[in-house]
Amino acid sequence: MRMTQPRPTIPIAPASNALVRAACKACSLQELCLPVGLSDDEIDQLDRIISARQSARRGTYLYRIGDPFRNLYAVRSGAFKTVDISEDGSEKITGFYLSGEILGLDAISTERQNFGAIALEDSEVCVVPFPRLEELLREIPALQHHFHKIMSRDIVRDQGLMLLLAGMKADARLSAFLIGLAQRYASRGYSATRFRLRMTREEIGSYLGLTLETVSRLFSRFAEEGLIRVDRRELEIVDQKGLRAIVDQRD
Amino acid sequence: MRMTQPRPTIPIAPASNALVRAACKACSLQELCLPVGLSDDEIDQLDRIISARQSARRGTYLYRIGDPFRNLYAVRSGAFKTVDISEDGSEKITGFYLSGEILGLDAISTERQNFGAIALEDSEVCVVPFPRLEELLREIPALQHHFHKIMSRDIVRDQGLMLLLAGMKADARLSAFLIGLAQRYASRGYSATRFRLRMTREEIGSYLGLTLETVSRLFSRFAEEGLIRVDRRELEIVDQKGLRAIVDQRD
DNA sequence: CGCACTATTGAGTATAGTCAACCGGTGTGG
DNA sequence: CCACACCGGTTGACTATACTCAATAGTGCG
Repeated sequence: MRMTQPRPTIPIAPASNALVRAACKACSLQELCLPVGLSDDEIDQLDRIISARQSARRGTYLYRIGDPFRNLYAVRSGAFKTVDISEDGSEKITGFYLSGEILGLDAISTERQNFGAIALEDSEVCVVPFPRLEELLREIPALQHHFHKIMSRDIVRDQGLMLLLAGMKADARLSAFLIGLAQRYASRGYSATRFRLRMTREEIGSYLGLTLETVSRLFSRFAEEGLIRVDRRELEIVDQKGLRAIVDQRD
Repeated sequence: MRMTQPRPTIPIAPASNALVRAACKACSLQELCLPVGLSDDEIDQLDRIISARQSARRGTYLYRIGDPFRNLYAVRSGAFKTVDISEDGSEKITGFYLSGEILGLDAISTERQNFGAIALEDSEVCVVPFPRLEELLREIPALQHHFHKIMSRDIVRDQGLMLLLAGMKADARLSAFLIGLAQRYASRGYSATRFRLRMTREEIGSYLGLTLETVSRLFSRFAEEGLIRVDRRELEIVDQKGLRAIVDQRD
């Protein structure tokens, strides 16, 4: 059950000491973030409105449910979860956010945060004041269209998860989750087959509508079947086709 | 099990014979649709880009999976479902859309339709060419912000459904679904306690991640418990508090 | 009038949840 | 520095919820 070659944590993004003002131009996340296909001049304009970077230590809130909505947050390094807290205090996880992804889009409609955002590890975000972003979108059509695509992508992603939750069995859910994570790491330039889970079994279960015991049993079963190797949070995908087959088997 | 006073179908929106050019200004759905808080002049501008209305007969596609994305569609009258078709031909429902709601937002990111849209009854939509809408959003800040809110609202709605699917038992899912429908009808000026379901038990089940038998049994149980009255597609909510209690009981 | 579709209900079953015991790190305080 | 407690994870035994398969019936459309 132990991995042959346990690995140290893979850093999500190299730390940068560049000035805040040069944020976007110097950022390795350009392709994932807002400034896709912009001219140097346009990126400068965007840089000018990004007021600050902000860091959040592991386990702390970036924002809480009910906070007034003012900014979007682009994850620069680290990872976050968004959580819904019910009256009795139990929390349900609505999403995981990796570097290059945008937090806070849901709050535009309600003008308050609908969920809390908690750092899964020490993290850093770029703060994007939304009213100023809207101004800029009116001036730069390419940025406007890209922003609409980012919001739309969120809708697609959520609907994909709805299909997963509504139609798939536990093993297919977890399998799809792992494949999705692998893709996200790959698109950030990291290994698509070996990575460190940023979240607990309980958090995965909460996100996928399963109990932590079911998640744990499935990890064990997948490992037995030779689909993955897993040691605590270190995960290696051995047989991606096999995982896909589990997702596709619409039973 | 039979309703005391079965009712004829309630029309979703009064038919209008106004010219296409006067669409938004004359439309009863203004509050739900795009033109919130605009001046007469701005509404005129919006009217000018809405190229046409289009009708879809019950059971026919408004668009299909894979169609190139060009337009958004505002439901003017009637109702739609959006469906994901798997290789084996089975369909999963990702959403229901009533009058005043916008179809096609998910396709902005992929530039193709991710799901098919099928009319649940004879329906009519306003066709909104997206590139022209983006132009207009750059000119009218109030419209721009409202459009962002509409996209954001979709994200919130989807995340709410994710929470429902991930965390709730069958009875809580159906209960939440009925309450949500009631609210949507109410916001359109129709009764919040009596309405006609536009969809089959199977379609409700597909949307909620349940089988049609489970949905049917729950309707029967809710009726026995005095929470609702139901006769085929005619539904009356008798005890809304009771329904809410089922949703809130986080078991 | 009859067929197809939608819905209801019952019986048996499988999947995932619950409760519980246990293990191995990690971190803290005596 | 060691002991202990705590957290995250694994595994087992039992159970409940919702699914599957099946029979039946009511509606509506051609």
